[in-house]
Amino acid sequence: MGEDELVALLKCLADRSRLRIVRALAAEDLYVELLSERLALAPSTVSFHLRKLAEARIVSSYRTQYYVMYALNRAKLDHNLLVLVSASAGDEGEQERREEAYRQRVIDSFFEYGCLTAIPRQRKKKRIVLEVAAERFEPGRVYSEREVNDVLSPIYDDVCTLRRDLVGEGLLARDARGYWRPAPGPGELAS
Amino acid sequence: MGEDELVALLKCLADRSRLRIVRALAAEDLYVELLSERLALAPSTVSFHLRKLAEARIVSSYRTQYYVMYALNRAKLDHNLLVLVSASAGDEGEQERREEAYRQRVIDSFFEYGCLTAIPRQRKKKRIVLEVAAERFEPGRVYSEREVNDVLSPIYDDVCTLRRDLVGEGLLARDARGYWRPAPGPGELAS
DNA sequence: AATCTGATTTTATGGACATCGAATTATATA
DNA sequence: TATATAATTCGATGTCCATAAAATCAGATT
Repeated sequence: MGEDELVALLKCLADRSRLRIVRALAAEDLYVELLSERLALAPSTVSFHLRKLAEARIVSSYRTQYYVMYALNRAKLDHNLLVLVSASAGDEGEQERREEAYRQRVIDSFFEYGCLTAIPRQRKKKRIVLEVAAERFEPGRVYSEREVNDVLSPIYDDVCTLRRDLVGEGLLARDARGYWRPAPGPGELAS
Repeated sequence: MGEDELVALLKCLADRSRLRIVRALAAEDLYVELLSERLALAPSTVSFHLRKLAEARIVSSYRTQYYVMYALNRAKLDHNLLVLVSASAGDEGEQERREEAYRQRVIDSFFEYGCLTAIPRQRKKKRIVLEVAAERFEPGRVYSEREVNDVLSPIYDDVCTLRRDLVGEGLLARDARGYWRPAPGPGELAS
């Protein structure tokens, strides 16, 4: 369902007078003058609201005798609101695209000619930058501390801080033999 | 559920930006700055909308690190919209009271000192007036045409028209023996 | 055809609200 | 405690919209 279409539907229902009209029509079909009396509104006002409700396909009209009867489109209404309740989903692709765009923007603003200009203070941005730095290491290979420094020094002056942050984020592992780049665990796939 | 409360809820959802916020929060909890980037809105604007959503109890917030995370109140949202879909009912008493008030107003405006001043052109009003006139006849008893005229003449000059209208509305029945007031059929209870 | 009545459209007006930038507040890190 | 940063509030602005009176339209009855 169209996003704007849903907004239009809700805008239509989000009015005291129109909601009262809908509720009245839920019980039985009615014509303008009667609605006008019941709701204590001018007939022109009721007509105005009915027009909007009709444009949103919430009500429809037919003539009988002197009057123009208005009826509720129950199916349409129920269906639309059900969609609203269970909507929420359906954005995964779009969301991933936006996430990637954001990631790229962060990278662009902290890297210059392949070099890191600063380490972001914000956790999320910092994480992204560190992930980029971590890609310099071959997965599986074990590096000595000296080798790690050689990899990092071309992209940032303060190699010590950068190396510590990488370890802190779990992007670089270490033990007695040296450093290596661990495979991303299942828990880290989401972020 | 309060009528105005429901209007407030719908008003809150009936906005493009807020709806996009809700949809984004449906996937995961987010903080203001991120929402601001994703929706291409100023942080103050996002904050403004989140405040409204929080007032309507659609979202709630908690702090983590630097950020204020916002989360969707799924239960509340689902429940409210379900109520909206299945609302419609619950007005019977109120409606009958209004219907009776309307009926009394019609009677007051067309009867003067127990006499009919005119027969309404509008179907609905005409029906009400004729129902009142029909009460002059005892149910079950058969009247001659002369007797019918005697009953009606005190309340309206044009007895012929009045009698014809009563028969036309089914409030007076006739055959070879004369006229009588029929018991209301099941189909006529509604109107 | 003339007229009565209900419905709609037009027009005017007052109020609500989304948006953003600037200033302020609150909180976490150093 | 000082500072950086995210969040909120404030003030201003332009747009949208609900409401109703008056004019017009439509349809049915006589």
